Amino acid sequence: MSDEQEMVPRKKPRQRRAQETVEALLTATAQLLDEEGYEQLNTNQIARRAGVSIGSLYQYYPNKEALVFALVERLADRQYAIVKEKFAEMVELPVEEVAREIVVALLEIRQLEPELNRLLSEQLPRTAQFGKLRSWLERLHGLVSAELRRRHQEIRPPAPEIAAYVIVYGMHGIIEQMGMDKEGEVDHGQLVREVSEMMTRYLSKHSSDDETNAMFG
Amino acid sequence: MSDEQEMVPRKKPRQRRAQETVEALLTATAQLLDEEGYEQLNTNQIARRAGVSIGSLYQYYPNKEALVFALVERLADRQYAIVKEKFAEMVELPVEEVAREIVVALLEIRQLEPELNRLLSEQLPRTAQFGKLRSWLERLHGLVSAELRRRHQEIRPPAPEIAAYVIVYGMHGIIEQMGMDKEGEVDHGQLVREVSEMMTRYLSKHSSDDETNAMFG
Amino acid sequence: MSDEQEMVPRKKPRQRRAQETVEALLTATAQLLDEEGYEQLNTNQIARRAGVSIGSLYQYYPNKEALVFALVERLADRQYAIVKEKFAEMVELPVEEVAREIVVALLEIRQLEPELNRLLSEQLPRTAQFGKLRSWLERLHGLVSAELRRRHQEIRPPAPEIAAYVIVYGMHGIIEQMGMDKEGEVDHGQLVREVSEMMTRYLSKHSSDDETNAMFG
Amino acid sequence: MSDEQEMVPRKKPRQRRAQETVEALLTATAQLLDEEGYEQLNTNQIARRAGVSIGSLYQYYPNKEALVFALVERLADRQYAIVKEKFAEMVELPVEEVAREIVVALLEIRQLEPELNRLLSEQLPRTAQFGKLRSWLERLHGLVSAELRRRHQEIRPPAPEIAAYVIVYGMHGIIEQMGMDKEGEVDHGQLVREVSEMMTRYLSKHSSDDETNAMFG
DNA sequence: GATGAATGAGACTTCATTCAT
DNA sequence: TATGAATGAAGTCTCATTCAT
Repeated sequence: MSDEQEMVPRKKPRQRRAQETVEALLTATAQLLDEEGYEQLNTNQIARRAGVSIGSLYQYYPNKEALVFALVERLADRQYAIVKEKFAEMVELPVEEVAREIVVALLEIRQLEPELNRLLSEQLPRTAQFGKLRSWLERLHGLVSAELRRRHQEIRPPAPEIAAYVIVYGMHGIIEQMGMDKEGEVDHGQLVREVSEMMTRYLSKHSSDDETNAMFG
Repeated sequence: MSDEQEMVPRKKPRQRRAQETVEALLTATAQLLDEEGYEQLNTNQIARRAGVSIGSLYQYYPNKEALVFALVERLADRQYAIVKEKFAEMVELPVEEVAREIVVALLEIRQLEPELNRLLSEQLPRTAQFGKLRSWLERLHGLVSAELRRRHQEIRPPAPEIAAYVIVYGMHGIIEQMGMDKEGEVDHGQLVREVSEMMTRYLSKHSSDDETNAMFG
Repeated sequence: MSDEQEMVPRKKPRQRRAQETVEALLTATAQLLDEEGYEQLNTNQIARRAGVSIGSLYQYYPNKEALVFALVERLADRQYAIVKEKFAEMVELPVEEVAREIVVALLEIRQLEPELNRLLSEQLPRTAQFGKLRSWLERLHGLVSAELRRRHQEIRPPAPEIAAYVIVYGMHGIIEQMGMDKEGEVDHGQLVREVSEMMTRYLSKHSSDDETNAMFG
Repeated sequence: MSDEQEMVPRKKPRQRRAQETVEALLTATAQLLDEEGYEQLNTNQIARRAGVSIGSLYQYYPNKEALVFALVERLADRQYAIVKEKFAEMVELPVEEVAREIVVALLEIRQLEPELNRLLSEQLPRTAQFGKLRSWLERLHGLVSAELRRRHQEIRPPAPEIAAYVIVYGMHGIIEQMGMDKEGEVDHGQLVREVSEMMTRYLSKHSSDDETNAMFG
């Protein structure tokens, strides 16, 4: 259908004015994605909203997917940069706090651009063409795997990739749902505490296994 | 944008022949949703694939959303019926096994129609119009809440709704990702064990909290 | 497009039940013509409204024009029958009263079924296929011509056909407009008096011509 | 059913090329309205006849009603402009001649574009959506009312609005019928004389009322 | 470069009509 | 005879994209 090639912007804007045009187009795309949904999105409308001629739009983006793709890519890159930095800061922390920190970090990141995040996760199909949206999770999964491997002596789970998988996608499921909830429907404070608790317990060497429990029985 | 009204089937098929037509249409819709994606889906194609005239399609469904909606609704209802039954069977089990059972049950349910599940979660926007897809999770949340409340003396988490939220949407995030993974990419056996472990630990009264740990320190 | 042949009902309803079906169809046609307009009218809808299956509709009428045509024909025939009778009663009246009587008669006839009249004159194209609607005016023109010829010695206009033309179509223009006016927009009582006045003066041998006036000058 | 909004042209043609496109579309609309009738009229055909793509048609008009509406509006505006000018010229004339002048003026105006006039009055429903077709008559009614009020001392009818109503709609009924008559069916010369006579007599202070006649009896 | 008029494939949808039951 | 499911031609309309100016 649409090759990766076709998602690539046509040319880099070099002049100031061109840069503004591109910004206007992406802003308009985000707005209309919100107002109309991905399916209703159309290039003529985007150009009009951006105050740009349709011809100019096609100077920079070969089709509407490319516009949305650019939006996704930018967000994923911004968020990954932040999470990477946070991880660097966690190096020294004890494992229990790492669990809490990951929870808090992911929530914070989501909150930096909650609307755009909501938008993209609500509206876009999770197909190959928007893989970047998933792939930032994959990169995150890599990061968490590495961190857990580095700390394998401090934690219980034997396989860091599996543990990271459970943590990253589990948390992502919860955070996505939180993003879709109506305001005040659930108590975010409590939720964050419980999610932290879950992650901490999951990583902890101390166990709730039947066998282990037997030890304390 | 799209009223609930517009999602409602136009008329119930009364005669045998009509019932067959409707089945053919839904089957074709599922197939094409898979092959083409939601956006490319179109009513002409659905009718052709179903071996039915375009006019007949419109006798029963006012637009393509309604067809997809019917697919979603049916799946959600089937899955909820199963999960409800499973819950009835869990009444007598100890809480540790309940955690495992929930994990296993959700995975099994997903595996009953893995393709349709993958399809719908990949292709459909998570907008109000397909709320049923989310709402089966909401109904599940209700079920788990009730079960946790009933067992509140056996478990650690103080707020059953919050605990159910964390469990249901956390698991859902993991299962969705599993559904999207390429075959063999991750070891499902290990994953199931780890997820069970996570849930069991989360519910268990025995703790890995700092304070509690301190008790054993 | 549609030959006269195609406007003819397919078969005469013989049994009581069939007669009721036909009535229901025509009633539904009139209602929907009012609610939707001629262009939006459709046979499936008519059948549904009439509480009759679409198959039955086609038993009696070959297409939707035929239904509307039947409506027009019935109205035209009913109205012509009345006007003819009125004319018979006018035979003895003096010409001034004849003018008034014609005015009053036409208004009364229109008032017998004002809604259906309004409907048909608003909604239908004045094309050959609905000629009956015009042709009842033509028949009326014939009637008035004859009456004026019979009385040519009592009246001023030299050519009865021309005079009848002016009277019939002039009055018709006024009455149609009255039918379209919103209630209370114009004073019908005054209007009727003035129209009568106009017709009486038009027919009267006494003149307002300059020359004639000069006679009284 | 159909909002006024939906009748409004979508965008004004700015470039020369666009102006030509719009002209071609309206010309084609008029031709096909004549050849096919309003009901059979369709946008594909209009575009093809205009030598323009269907997409271009929809750039300027949202649907076929809007095209026809534009035709109506233009004609109504052209005709009203003429009639207004004629009225300005009548200011000085004696009332008898005014009657004649109005008759002649309306006939002349109708004769400027007899085909388009016939077309529109034959084919279009007299519904709100084409109110302009009626509303030019309403504007004319206003004009005649004003003129009669200005001359109330010279004329017999006591209420200028009523008198104008009778004159305008009466004449319109006659003229419409004349427009539908086959060539040579009636003698237009005679008809014009008689209509003038009718209007002159109607407005004249000299009367044919019974009472008045009695004065001369 | 920028503009926006034009294009036309193709989607959506209706509805008159038939015909098997 | 009545029913109503099915048909599909044909109309409406959109929108990604091109290209002359």
